[in-house]
Amino acid sequence: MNDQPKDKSGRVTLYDVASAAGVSKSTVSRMLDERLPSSQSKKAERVRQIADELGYVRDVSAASLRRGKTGMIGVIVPRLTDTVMAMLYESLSKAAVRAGMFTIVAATEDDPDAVRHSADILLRRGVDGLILATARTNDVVTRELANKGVPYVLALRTDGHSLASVGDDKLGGYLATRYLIDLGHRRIGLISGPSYASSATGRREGYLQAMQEAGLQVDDHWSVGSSFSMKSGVEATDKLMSLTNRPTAIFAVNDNTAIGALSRLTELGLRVPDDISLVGYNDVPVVSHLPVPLTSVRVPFNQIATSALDLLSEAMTDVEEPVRLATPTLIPRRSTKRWSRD
Amino acid sequence: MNDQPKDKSGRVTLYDVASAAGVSKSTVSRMLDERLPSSQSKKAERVRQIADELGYVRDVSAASLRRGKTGMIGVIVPRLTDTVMAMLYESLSKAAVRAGMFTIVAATEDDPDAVRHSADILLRRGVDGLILATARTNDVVTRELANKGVPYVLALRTDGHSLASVGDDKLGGYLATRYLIDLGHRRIGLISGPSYASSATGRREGYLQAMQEAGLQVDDHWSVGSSFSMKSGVEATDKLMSLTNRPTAIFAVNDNTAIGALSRLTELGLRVPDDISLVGYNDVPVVSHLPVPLTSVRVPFNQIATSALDLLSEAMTDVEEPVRLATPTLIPRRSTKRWSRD
DNA sequence: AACGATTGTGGGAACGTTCCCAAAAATACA
DNA sequence: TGTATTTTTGGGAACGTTCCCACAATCGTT
Repeated sequence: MNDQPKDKSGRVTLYDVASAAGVSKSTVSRMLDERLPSSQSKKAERVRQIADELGYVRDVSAASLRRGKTGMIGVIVPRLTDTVMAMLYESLSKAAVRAGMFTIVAATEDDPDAVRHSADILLRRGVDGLILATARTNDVVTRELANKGVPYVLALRTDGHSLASVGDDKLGGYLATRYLIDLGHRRIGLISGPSYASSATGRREGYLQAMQEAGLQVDDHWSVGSSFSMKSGVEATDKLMSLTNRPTAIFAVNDNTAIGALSRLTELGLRVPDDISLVGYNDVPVVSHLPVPLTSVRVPFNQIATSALDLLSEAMTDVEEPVRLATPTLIPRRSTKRWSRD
Repeated sequence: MNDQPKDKSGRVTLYDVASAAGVSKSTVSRMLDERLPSSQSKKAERVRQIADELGYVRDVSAASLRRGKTGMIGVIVPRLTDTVMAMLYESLSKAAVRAGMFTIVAATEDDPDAVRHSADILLRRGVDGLILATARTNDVVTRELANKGVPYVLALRTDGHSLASVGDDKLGGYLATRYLIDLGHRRIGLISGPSYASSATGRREGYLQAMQEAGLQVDDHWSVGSSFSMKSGVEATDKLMSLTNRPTAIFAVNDNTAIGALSRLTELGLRVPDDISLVGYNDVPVVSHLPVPLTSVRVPFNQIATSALDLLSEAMTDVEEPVRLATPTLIPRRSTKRWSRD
């Protein structure tokens, strides 16, 4: 009945389960295959129970070797110490586990060339596909991946042509700006983030649209570039505050720069929100616990993660549909206040 | 000369390299084995070059299956959105890659029972060993792992009996407290963190030692418990500030609670550092960018990570030596100031 | 009761490595 | 130069699965 039962080391294999259950290894394999609709038959139940009792766990290396896929998905982020990226990765990780997969992550340390290297490391580890949170407009790495036939999806940022799961940054930027306008602000500064990140440029578009829609002129000097770092938030704030016609509110395109801005504003003796209002983006946990809790735009990372995985599995089966948008929401806190002077 | 060359799908295998080089697959395998001291012989060089040209990459599933190990190390953390854990994980990840290994991570969402589950998931994925940053005193999970024969090491926190790579928390606590004492503070409050975490209790010991050494009486009310969260920092601060004999300085056992404290203090109209000094622990990036940059104790995560991996490889080869300590340093910033009143 | 159609089963061949072992080649030594 | 010794080589058998395929068992249907 059973094949060649083994008893070498401690490992419990299919053979052990098979001989204990009095069936063949093939049958056991089939009955434990999580991909097939699990048969409810008596025998199947029994086999599963026996496998359980013996403490059988599938050897993923063997399974992967045979199946030709590992069930692992590689995720590339600029850095995990950026809370935004940590949130995204946690969401991706949970979503993947829910889908019976597993994520592994590599950080590029913000070096755009490191993306290629990270992708390589992950691919060598046998991932079935990649999720990149490092996309830049006109990125070449994505082309290379496509050429190699590697399934991939972008998250949070898009490059304009790849599959991507992102937040509706334009809407978010609009919401933030519109909120400030509704509070009576007319001169609204923008810390606009790096031009290579679609998230930043999208939020900027939203800002511009809101301003325009309200018939407010946008002074070129009100929009100052930055990286995504806190330090650059400090610098951007300095620029904005040295203008002759200072803004009465600042929309920072991410929380890090907003934190830097808050820090610098305080240092300059300006009170937030009395002297100036401030809005961030992403709603990372810390902003609600700052001395002045920041108004921020919350991004549905879980949804973005789920969509990214959906897209990725579509990418692996060729049913592609370009971009998915997730809707952000504004969380008002104490850093914003009605403006009635001027 | 060569074995049975294959040409099925796109994959380049040992056979392909072997036949291209005119040697056997065994020879190629040997010459590409990264564990052996790589032979410098003509033939070896040539084989490596050919492998390179053909774009050969080892199939990790097959290699793992045969070798009986995957080269993967599982890391379990409470959560990655806690920047401290993100820093630790980044360090671990880099150190692992440097050592030719790879880390995969699972988060327990702060649920102590989830550790078992996370360990399970990682072990099913075939990790060779585990690094836990979730240890609690008298933890049972570690016993279970030991019984199962799973090599593991604790990081950042210890449970008293397992191998562990941690910072010298007592020293860190001492440094922080001593610094405040040297600034003239006499009534120093402690936000002491959860009692289950050795990191917290170690820092508390350091605090007590410094106080005692300076001949300062420690009022029981000056030491208030907390979790590691920002919210609990707010609550702890409330308790401290409602005392009749308020402390003039607070040492918070981690940055999160210190951030909560700063927030609450500001809200109460108390100026840091003029009315009260504040010291945090871990020196996460954000604390240097707060409206009042926090004095904090910096922990050498890279060193802790390297030691953890060392210990783990020792654990796998039975040359054990219990605990490694890494030395922290105090980073003075604007949240602390000389106290001359009273 | 006999028939084709459906479903379930087990043997065996992969998957791509590594590792053991016997044999061949290179080296050392007298 | 011949023998003893070391080093290098290639064939073949694992590692634990999955998957193909032929066959057996079950099920309806007439």
